[in-house]
Amino acid sequence: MAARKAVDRELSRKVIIDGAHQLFVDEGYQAVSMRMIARELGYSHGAIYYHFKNKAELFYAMVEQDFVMFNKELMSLMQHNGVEEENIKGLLRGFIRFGLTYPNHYEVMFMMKDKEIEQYATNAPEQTYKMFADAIVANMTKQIEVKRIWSAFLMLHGFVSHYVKIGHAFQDVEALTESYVDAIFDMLAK
Amino acid sequence: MAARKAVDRELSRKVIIDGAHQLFVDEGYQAVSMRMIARELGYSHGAIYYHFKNKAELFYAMVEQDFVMFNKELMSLMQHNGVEEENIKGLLRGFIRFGLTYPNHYEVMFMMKDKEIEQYATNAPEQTYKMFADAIVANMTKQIEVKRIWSAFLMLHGFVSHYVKIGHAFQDVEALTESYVDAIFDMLAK
DNA sequence: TATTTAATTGAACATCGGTTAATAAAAAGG
DNA sequence: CCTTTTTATTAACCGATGTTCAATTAAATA
Repeated sequence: MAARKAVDRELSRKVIIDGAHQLFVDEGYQAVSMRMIARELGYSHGAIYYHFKNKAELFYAMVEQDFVMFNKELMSLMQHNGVEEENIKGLLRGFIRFGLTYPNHYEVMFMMKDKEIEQYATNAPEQTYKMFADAIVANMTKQIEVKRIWSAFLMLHGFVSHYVKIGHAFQDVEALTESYVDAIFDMLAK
Repeated sequence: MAARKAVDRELSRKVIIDGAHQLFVDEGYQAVSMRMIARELGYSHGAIYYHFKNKAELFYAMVEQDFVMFNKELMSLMQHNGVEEENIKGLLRGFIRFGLTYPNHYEVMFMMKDKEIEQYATNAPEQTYKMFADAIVANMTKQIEVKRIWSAFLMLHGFVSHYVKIGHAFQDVEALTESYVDAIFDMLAK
């Protein structure tokens, strides 16, 4: 009644997540079905349930992986080897570049909202913000109010989320990014 | 085979839109069914189809109404009766207050994204931005780069969209709003 | 090679979706 | 009071959905 696939690449959580990513971001959580994901992968939908308990768990595992990736990126931007101003600006620019280079990741992490998924919402975003804040503090010689760092975060988020929504790539807005980053830096350094 | 409701208040496009609003924002476009909306209203789902061609048209009519409301609000913030600084700050504050007072409207207008709905995406957001930009220019004595106004818009959007997403009301963030508005003003006036 | 284990399939289940159309009640007009 | 028009109900159509599970086979193990 059934047949197993001649396996050139075995299905795994990672393979499923990668295949599902684009779909989830293009169509939204509700609009993507397990059958669609399976079709995308060239497997039957039943196979996914061998690797994930259900759709929500798959989605959440994907989000978690995105946060790991983003946090790594932030880490790599933390080196303070140059002038204070350039370090901070590099960090701000890096945030924007990441968001627009991986718009689907960013959307899933910071923009998507779905009742069915809310239960899975953890402290992942806050943890990422903490890293961001620490990186700012580490690169800043003079003391800075927490409020300002948080404002910088909100400003970056406004920039990235808007251009993610309308589907612009980083190079489309590179020029504007520069002046935007300058403005945020001025606010921080004021 | 059927029975008609003892009518104390007849169904209308407006009544349907109002009833559907909360649902759409709480659950998202896909997760809300015509049957749910009808149940919410105390009518049968078929009745909605008398007033709207289909689900997408209902949704779009709702969004349109939200933009009209928002634009009116912006208009009312355009009076320049005081000091330049207070006028501008009042405008910025007004944007945030509106967004957080009507988070579901804001979400539908500026945050929601759904493939099935994209076709309906008109120039409504741009029109709203134009009004915002005009209001800034009208209240500013000295000339100002377009880039800066746009940046202010993105900053406001970052603030509002974040707090809309996590469900905070305006009074929850009133204190932070003040310093955020100050920062944006400084950027504009610099 | 024989056997066990891990992975995949596809049917089945129960539910729900948008939309249409036939039907009936209420309201309006005469 | 009768007729017409407007508005609401309900069943029906047809397809899709998440999830479970017995059957099945490829790969790993012994």
